[in-house]
Amino acid sequence: MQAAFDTSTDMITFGPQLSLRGVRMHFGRNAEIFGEGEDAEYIYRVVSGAVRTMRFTADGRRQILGFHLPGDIFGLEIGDAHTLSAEAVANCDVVMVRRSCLDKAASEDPAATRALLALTSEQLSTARAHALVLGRKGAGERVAAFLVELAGRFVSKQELDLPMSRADIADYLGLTIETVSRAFSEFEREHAIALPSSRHVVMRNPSALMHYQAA
Amino acid sequence: MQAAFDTSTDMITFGPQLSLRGVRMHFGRNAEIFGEGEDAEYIYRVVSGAVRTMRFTADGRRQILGFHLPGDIFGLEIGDAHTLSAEAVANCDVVMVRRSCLDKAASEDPAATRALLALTSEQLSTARAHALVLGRKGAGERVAAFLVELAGRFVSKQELDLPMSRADIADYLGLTIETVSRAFSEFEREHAIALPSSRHVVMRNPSALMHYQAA
DNA sequence: CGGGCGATTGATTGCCTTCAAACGTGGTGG
DNA sequence: CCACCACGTTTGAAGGCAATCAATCGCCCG
Repeated sequence: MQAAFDTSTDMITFGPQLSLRGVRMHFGRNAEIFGEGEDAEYIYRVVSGAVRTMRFTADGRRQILGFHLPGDIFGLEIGDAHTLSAEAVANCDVVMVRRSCLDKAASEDPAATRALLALTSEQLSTARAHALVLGRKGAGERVAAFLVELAGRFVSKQELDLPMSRADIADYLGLTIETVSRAFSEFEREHAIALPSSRHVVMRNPSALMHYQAA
Repeated sequence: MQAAFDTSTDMITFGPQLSLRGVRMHFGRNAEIFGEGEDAEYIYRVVSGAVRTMRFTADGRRQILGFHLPGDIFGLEIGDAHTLSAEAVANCDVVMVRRSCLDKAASEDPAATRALLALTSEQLSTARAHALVLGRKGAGERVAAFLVELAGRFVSKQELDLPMSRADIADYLGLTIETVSRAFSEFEREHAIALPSSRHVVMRNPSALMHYQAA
């Protein structure tokens, strides 16, 4: 999902050969960026903050499909409409590039299409890994897997500042707030992590967590 | 996932403009077609029978990621290695096309790459829909969703001949054999379906099932 | 007819959810 | 500057749903 090294410019980089200039925009905490079914007019890259993408059941239950951190691209669709919704987890800046602009680049440059294919393929692999977690792991294993996954995506892999709430984590892992909280508490009790505050996680014994996730 | 109307030739059709001739091969029930981590030398299309793709946890728990029916393409990878395993659910015939052959076609024809992108994107959407089921639905809802999904992919939408066992369904839905069996029995008791045999499902009241899945 | 495997059904267990209450922290207004 | 409120989080107790354990059934094939 990491698509660019430089997160400071208003560009989205899809590969070695394709960068598109976009418009930078700010979204406040919990603001909707786009909704499922809406016209997929733009694609997005996170500059700062964090974004969640999600789907809902008919009766309103929420499943978060992914968290998107600085550098990540989201909202890429092949069809006309968005197949999921996106909201700002925290205050964040994103760069938006028009679909028409991307489509034009892709039609002119085969390498651009290949880059989109690589990106989509990576997202597919991530989604499948998540399915394994949701389908076949217990609560503790899910939370451990979440921490290990997130630690691997942050620059500092020793300390994490979680941008998302327990509710977000729960809806990502198919659990409840309380169960997630209990898992955090247990990991702290067993000295796998430290929790100076509820959003700040110190990886005290990463191998214990790795063992816990049983992947 | 439906990629060709004609399932009788040894071709894989990726779009209106690209068809590649491959080799037809037979796999017996439960035979391995490829394993996770192996070199992704071929891509596959189901001609007859059914195939399951899956991943495993370190301690051997299995998650089935998808079932592939006649016409479906599976085993498509962008990287060098397979990121999942594939086995024959029942005796089946598949067509295999060399990756090198596909890569060559894609490098010559931009439309071919676009077709691969469309295919991957559709698989991604399917995987995300499945994540919603695994993360946020109860046992009955999962089984109902499975039946509705499968009915939509068969030619006859009124009667299904399930190629897969209860164990396969359970590992697809993140449940146990017993729970899947109980759900079938309950649907039958409520006249939503009939079960002349364990593998043969008659859709007696599809709208009841639709309602059950609460999507 | 007997064996074996998949499926069903029943009884019990256990994990996660639900319900409930208390805690802590950050923000706001007095 | 402090009191107070709101919200997110933690913790506890009880309940429910699916897993586990166990036995029987039915069917296909030898």
